[in-house]
Amino acid sequence: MEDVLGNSSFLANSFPLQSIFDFSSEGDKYFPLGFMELMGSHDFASPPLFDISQQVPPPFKIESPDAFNLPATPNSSSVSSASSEAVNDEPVKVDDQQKTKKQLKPKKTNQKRQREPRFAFMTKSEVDHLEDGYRWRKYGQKAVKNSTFPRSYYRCTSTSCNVKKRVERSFTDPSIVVTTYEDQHNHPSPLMSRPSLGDSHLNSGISAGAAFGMPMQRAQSHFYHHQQLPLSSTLSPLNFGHNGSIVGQSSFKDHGLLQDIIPSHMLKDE
DNA sequence: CGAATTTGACCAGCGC
DNA sequence: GCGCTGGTCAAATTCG
Repeated sequence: MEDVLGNSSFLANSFPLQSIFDFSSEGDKYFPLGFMELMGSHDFASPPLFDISQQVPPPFKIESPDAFNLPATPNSSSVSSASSEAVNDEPVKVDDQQKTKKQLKPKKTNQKRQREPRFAFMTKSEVDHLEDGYRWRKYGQKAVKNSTFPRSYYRCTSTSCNVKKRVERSFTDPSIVVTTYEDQHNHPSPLMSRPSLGDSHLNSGISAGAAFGMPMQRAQSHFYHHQQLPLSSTLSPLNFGHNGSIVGQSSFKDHGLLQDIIPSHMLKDE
């Protein structure tokens, strides 16, 4: 198993990157939606929120495959990526699914699993479940192949919202949490609706995180060292260090996870 | 007591 | 066709 570390061919094959980002096809269908649209946060995000301490830069919108080869803005220490599959017109309604399954266990027979638009974040954090402004209910946990850490499955607790997310730790760097969001929220963040959270900067931080659906840590854990890492080609050693941290670079070079996530052809462009 | 989490079982997709 | 793996369900348990 050790020999696979740093072996790009293994990484490319073993990590389901394509299933997460789907960079590889469909021409100009790349990311037809902006980040906030995809995260369902269109109604409550405002540009000033992007300023929060440079930890949560504006979402970058990828409009073409070439975008991956462009240098990121110097402030990009945290970027998201989206799959191009936001065009599932009619995702199967979870409610219907659950209804049919409640009868017994002849389940999942009448519909195929459909892939949803997904975003993945890497966050350097000591806590698994990062606060992102929404409330989540854990509905499963699975041991993952090639990882000693289990993957947790969460679902948005809002009844009409079927956003899901997966949380797992990088097995090469346990301090990094990989959070994958699936689908988009159709409701405001419950945390944002709270009129006062005390510190205004704190409040804005949570708001921004909620707006993007990005994992944020709660007030009481703000002292934890954490940093979000982009899961896109804009992750380059050039993009790190502006805030004194080279977490991204370190994991990029020394560990396999980001290489897992970044298609190999991107790495070649380095 | 209701909500959230845990966990074993089940199912579907995929590769061989 | 079979086995492996990821994803989900749902009963049991824990928590607030």
